[in-house]
Amino acid sequence: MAVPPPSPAASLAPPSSRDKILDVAEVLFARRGFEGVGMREVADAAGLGKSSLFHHFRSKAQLYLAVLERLLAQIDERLRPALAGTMPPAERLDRWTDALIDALAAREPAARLLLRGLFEDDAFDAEAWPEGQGAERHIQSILQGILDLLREGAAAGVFRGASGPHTVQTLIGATVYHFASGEFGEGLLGGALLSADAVRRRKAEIKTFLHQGLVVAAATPRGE
Amino acid sequence: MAVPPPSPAASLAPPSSRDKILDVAEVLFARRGFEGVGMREVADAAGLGKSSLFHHFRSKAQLYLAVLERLLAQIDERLRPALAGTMPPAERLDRWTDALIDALAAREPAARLLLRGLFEDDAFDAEAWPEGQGAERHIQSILQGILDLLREGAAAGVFRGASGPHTVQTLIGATVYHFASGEFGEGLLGGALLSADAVRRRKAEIKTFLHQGLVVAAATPRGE
DNA sequence: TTGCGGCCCGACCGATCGGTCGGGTATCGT
DNA sequence: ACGATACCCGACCGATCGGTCGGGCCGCAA
Repeated sequence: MAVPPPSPAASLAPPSSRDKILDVAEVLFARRGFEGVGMREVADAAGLGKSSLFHHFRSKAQLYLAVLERLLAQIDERLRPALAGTMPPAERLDRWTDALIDALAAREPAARLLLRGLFEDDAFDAEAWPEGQGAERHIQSILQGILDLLREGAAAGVFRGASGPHTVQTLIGATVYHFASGEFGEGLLGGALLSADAVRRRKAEIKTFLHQGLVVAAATPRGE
Repeated sequence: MAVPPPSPAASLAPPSSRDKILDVAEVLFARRGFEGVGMREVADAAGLGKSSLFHHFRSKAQLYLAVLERLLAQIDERLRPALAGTMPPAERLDRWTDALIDALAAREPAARLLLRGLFEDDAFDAEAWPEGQGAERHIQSILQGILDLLREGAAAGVFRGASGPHTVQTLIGATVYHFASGEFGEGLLGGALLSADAVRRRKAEIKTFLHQGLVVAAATPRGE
């Protein structure tokens, strides 16, 4: 918050200390959760003294929320264009799913951080943490987008009448959970989760499921 | 471990201290994770002194693993009968899904605990924790059961040729994640996750998705 | 040259962490 | 009556926790 210049040459300069802290904290929080990571550890990983962290972030909780908000902002940014356009809803849903998976696979800690953030909401989402409202806003924006798309598809008759929220839950489970499943998922799949190959496979599996389970096939108007 | 008598009158007597500890620890670990819960807190909730916990469990990690193993054993026990029998694979899959959801909904901390356990495996599954192999065994048993069923159904031509592991991941995401999603899921669904009504709805949603997305419909042999 | 603010640090604080220790009590078999 | 054992406790230990404090270094404005 309150970055003096909006970082005009963002991709050229070496990352600022603040960004470096966010980067290492993201990895650590994803790996061991909010309670499992100490500020000392973050500082060491960032190559700073512990006191310096408190110059950039007022508290550990605020650092955590900043990490979460940055990630959610990036995901929201990636997802929004997939929803726009005049393509039929089924095609936009495909693009949205691809974009979500790409966003989750782009940085390794992403999925795990999101899922952990879900669990720790009890401790943060109270009004006692106004800093967390930025993250909350991005979540609402993402949900609003996909819910609107599902509703539009259902109204047009190209999606089955499945409950929107339930479909979203299934979608999250099939994507976020999958890429957060770590060693368990790798053991089950028999290989890395984030390799280009594995990501492509996952996209295909999910979209097949979606086409059969949600989209009303044009050739078979059979409806239960 | 090493319970003197195997608790012959299990359902009559008030819960032993050991079980009481497991009960409260399950709730606390589910709510705030391994690192977020202190032994002091567990002891207070169980109505014991902190030292007494170490009489029943050698360390905090062992208590955590005992909680996890007890839960996994119960789930495995519930799931196994659903796989047995001579019914067609599609019907057994339905029963398995129902049993899994019932098991997750039976106790509120179950789903969250499982998902958290997944994340914390890095810290435990090393051979440095032989106490955790009991939990690992149950996981393997559960996975083996559902994977065999999926393979059998695919071989018989009644399931589409979706990857077994990927289908399992989708199944876990659609069930475990859903019931672990806490306040987020309740906000999205607009009500409690664990009410009898919500559980029934979730079962129906998932099975519909499964029937359309996985099972080859008898009336529409259309296979794209 | 003199300030001043951004950035960083080592030293320190009270609190809490997991875990140990010695001892107390109640119940058992002998 | 006598250990032995199970169970429980308060007091305590060293380590680490999040966070504060005072000050040092550097680049810029006056």
